[in-house]
Amino acid sequence: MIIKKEGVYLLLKQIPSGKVTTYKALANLLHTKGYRAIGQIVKNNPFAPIVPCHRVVRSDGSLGGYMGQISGPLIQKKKKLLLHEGVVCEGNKIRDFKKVFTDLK
DNA sequence: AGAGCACTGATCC
DNA sequence: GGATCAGTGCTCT
Repeated sequence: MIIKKEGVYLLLKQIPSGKVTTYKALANLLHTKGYRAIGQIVKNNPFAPIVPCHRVVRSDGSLGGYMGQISGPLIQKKKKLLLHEGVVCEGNKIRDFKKVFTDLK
């Protein structure tokens, strides 16, 4: 199965403020199991400022990574961004994950 | 061409 | 219940 990376960006741009999605959801929408590939696509996204890559998290509620760092100051910034948008985080995970989660369907 | 990765589900302990 | 294995597809070296 081939992931259409443009589809990933398209989906990401459709995430409303205050909502997040997961790699799994994206993979499901793209009909693929290459979850990690989506991580790579998002990480190396050529639309860094345009695509809200901080709204993509792991299916277990953890933040995943941000701009090449799976942990570090960038992650803290990601948390702050999400919090500013209404997504409450606790530690490296999202608190009301189900509430802020959207699969864009 | 080969290795790595912002993942996930299934096994193994 | 946590740790590890296997499958997956794109990007970088």
